[in-house]
Amino acid sequence: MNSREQTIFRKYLERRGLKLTSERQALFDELFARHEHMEADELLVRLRTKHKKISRATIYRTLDLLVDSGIVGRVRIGDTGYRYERLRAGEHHDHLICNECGRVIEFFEPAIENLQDEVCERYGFLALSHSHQLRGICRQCRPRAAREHAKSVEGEPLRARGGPRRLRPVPSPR
Amino acid sequence: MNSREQTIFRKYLERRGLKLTSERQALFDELFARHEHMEADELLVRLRTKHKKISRATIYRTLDLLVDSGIVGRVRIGDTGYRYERLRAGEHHDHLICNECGRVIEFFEPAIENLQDEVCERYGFLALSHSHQLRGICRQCRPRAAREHAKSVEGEPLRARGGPRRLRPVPSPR
DNA sequence: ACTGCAATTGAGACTCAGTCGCAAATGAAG
DNA sequence: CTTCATTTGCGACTGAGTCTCAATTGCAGT
Repeated sequence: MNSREQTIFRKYLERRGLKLTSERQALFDELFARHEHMEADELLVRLRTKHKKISRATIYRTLDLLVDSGIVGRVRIGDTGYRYERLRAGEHHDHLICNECGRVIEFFEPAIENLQDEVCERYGFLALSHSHQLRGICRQCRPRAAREHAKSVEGEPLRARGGPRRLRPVPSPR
Repeated sequence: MNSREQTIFRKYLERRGLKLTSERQALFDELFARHEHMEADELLVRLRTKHKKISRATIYRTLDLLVDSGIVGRVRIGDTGYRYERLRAGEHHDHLICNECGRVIEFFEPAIENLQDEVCERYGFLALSHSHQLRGICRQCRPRAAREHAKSVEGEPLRARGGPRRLRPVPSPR
């Protein structure tokens, strides 16, 4: 493989006098083989099952390099840990995350990006990065979610929850 | 204190047959006493120094209730742990976060909110909550950041970093 | 190809935020 | 004032991520 990103990564390492080891290459390949959002441990397992021995520490260290080189993004999708995703050079996107099925949908809305710049100007703020995520229910899950909601307490609106912290369900009022 | 939020919280507890204990009240008061973004441990310390004995577990449990009742927001500001902030009923805001000084600036841009709705419609997505954060350098820190940047390697653009993971600084090319 | 050595790795101990289980304590309905 | 479900504190636990250090390995120079 000799993608644009591969070159960027090689040059990035070179520039800082770092080595392109077989572990780094393997992790790079795994991450760029498919377009998914993966967790560190997931990558560890994938590589291990591919007979490639690699330690957890190395996964994290290499992930830092990939993120720092700009070709991989580190995102918080759930409420625990990070997910890593390949970034296509020059492209940018934000995320729609389904609370039901976990699906992650990427979106890009130039008008929002412009408004962000405007907000920054308003506050004299120099933006270096941003994260913008909408959580809710995706098209596929909406019918099911609506059915289940119907069974629950009337008057209790479908509400956002900070995370998957589990609280006792609301008892029916007697 | 008998604020709007106090009432919401009391009713919320009532509705689920939960008790308004002195610990819960104390945590509520602490959180609503000032408009700041606080970490769980910070709240623990504050309450402890105020002669109020309370355990870490209770802090977390109560925070869950406050968040679930909708009067407190749980936000990821740094890259580790959550921060909690009072939410004024009916108001909403997003965050500008300074990488240099840690300052958190709240902003609200209706046009962005509208565009979000538009994006959701496009994907048939039902949004329940969102988080939108811009990271960068605030007005106060910009002069200093610029000075320091001048001392570093030329041609190395001021770049966003996923988090505060520390990587060796780029050595000057010889 | 061989050497030298700084960069890198793996293993496992460690940290830190947050969670859990349980016996003792307590708020509130009667 | 009683009763008892809810709540609390304690301390053990979990899981993601980090650190240390001895052993290994790329790679620049020969």
